[in-house]
Amino acid sequence: MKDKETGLTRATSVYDSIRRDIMGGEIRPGERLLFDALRERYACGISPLREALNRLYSEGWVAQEEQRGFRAAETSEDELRQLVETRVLVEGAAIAAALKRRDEAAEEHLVLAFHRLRKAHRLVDGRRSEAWERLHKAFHVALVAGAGLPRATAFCSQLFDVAERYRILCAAHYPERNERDEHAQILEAYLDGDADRTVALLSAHYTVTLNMILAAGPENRRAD
Amino acid sequence: MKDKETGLTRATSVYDSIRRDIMGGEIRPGERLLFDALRERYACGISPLREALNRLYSEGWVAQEEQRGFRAAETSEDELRQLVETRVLVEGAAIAAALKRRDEAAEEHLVLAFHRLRKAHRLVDGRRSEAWERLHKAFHVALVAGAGLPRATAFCSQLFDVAERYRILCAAHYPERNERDEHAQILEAYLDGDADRTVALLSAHYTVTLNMILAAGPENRRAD
DNA sequence: TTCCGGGGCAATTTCGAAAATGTTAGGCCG
DNA sequence: CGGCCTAACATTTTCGAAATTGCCCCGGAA
Repeated sequence: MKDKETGLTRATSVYDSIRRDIMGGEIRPGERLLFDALRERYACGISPLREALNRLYSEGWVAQEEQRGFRAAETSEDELRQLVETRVLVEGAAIAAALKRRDEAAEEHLVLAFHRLRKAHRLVDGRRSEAWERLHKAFHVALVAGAGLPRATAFCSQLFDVAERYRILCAAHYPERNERDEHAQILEAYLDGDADRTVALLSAHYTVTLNMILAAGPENRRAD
Repeated sequence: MKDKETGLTRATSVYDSIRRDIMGGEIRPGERLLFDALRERYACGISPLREALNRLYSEGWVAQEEQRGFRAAETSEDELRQLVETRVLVEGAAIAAALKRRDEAAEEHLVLAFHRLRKAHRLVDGRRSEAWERLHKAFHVALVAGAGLPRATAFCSQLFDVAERYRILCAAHYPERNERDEHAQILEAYLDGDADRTVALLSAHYTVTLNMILAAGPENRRAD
């Protein structure tokens, strides 16, 4: 709302808001996005809204039926499974490439990212912590950034966000879990230069999450 | 321009046009995209233009500096090299995954794609053939589609288009080349189920193109 | 001369209304 | 009673103008 100070465009800040609301589950999967309602909700005219929605469309957060408007992207068990597979495939390749390059700077970034994540807490006052989520993402992105391939890194970053949406949609049903150890083990394998073990641990890490989400029941992943 | 018949939105057809013009080199890398000029060129108002540019921005075809408009994405030797590396990495992983799945349908799609490509010609009357380019892309996409991971396939498809832009920007300087054989060998290795050989051949295929583009001189990859 | 500030111009960004399109409901005909 | 046409409504899409912002140049002071 204070575009003056950030130097951002209205369209960009609305883009951020809608994206956050879709990821955060305030806009449900498949929900229709009416312009009148959006105009009220985000306090702006039609133009920035359409620009934001067009960006979100290109990034897969909303679907568009020409002449019939936009909807929040659907979710499905199939997509979630493919998502995990895709992440293991691409991130695995990137990690292997990164370890081959022995990029010291990237390794140090990863260590730092883990250190910061370790100090943060997933929940604060029983609510999800945006700070933790940011650091969690930074750690996972740092794992693949060492390959030195910005496009691949950006792709993994996108995939992370899609997965994060599924996770948040089921957040209420989350049981206890020792993520800290899982991350620590992944880091250790990476620092050992053992690509196979790193990817195996990463894959297990994702699979645990996958099963948690599936166990939370399908009602949280379906459209209205 | 005949959106009536296609059922498409003006924004979408303008998006297609600008995308084609950037890929085809009619809009040069780094070129500033002024709304008045675009409005004239694509015969429409500002709104569909902005929507199209916002989509292109999300997909990396144009850069945006907030409050200062849009430019066609820059090109650089570095980016091109990373692009090739990224493609080998991701497509290599996808091909390995595809061969492990032994998806008959996907294999048949690939065979068909090659068959159609084989019959087409790269140049028609000395000009690039859009038909050939479409089939060429279809072949390369079919190589990775067998993994059954739509997001990864879409990513490879995007990377293909970025590479295609570099190729077209240097099209005039292209020497003779036996692409047909290269594709045939890649297909053969794939049908043999030999992932390593397939990827090696694919990598060589890309590297030949890379060197051609680099040999064509930097002046074709720089902004104005 | 150089640096800072203000004014005018150019371009982007946003708004509200008009045009185009899709949707629904009700009436008419078979 | 069912299916189709039409008319009214809801919604998206597009337009042109207004508002905002950045940019450049000029004038004045140190």
